[in-house]
Amino acid sequence: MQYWLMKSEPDEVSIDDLAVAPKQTVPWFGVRNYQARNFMRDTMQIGDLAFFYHSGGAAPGIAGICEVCSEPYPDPTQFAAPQRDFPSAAVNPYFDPKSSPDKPRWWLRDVRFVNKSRYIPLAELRAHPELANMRLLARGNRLSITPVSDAEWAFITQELMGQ
DNA sequence: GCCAACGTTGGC
DNA sequence: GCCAACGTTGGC
Repeated sequence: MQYWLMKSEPDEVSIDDLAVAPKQTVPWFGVRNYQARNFMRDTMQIGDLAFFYHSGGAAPGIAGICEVCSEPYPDPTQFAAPQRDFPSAAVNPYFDPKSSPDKPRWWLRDVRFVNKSRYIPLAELRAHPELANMRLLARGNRLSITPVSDAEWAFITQELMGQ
């Protein structure tokens, strides 16, 4: 059992989108970083909980909690097959010409909505010494999926979310 | 829109 | 295997 923080551009998939998705579940598509892929493919387990983080925009921050709910499987957006969600490679930013269905590069899991929380901006997270070592806050961090320690999880859920 | 930081690519 | 060039991320 491991805790995580997963970044999403809310214009693409927000916590509210997740809450109204079929079965309140979405595939975590679009990860194109090997370290983040390895976390998702190799380290995550069904039942792991994650903070759902909204990146970009004026005030990025944690918007809620989701749960890992599937085994890893190939991210379909890497193939850009015409019968899938995207009509051509030209309009699919996730297409990877070096990937193929028999040797996929990019893997994902499904995540399920758990709850929406009070919005906790990045600036607020930075202000708490208890979170000083959080991977998200590390200088230069760009990973879209980062581990969260048990202590960090407890502090955020109990002290900041009041859960 | 800027730009710092980082990851990836590809020539050698 | 090195590393310069390039592309991307993401906060501001």
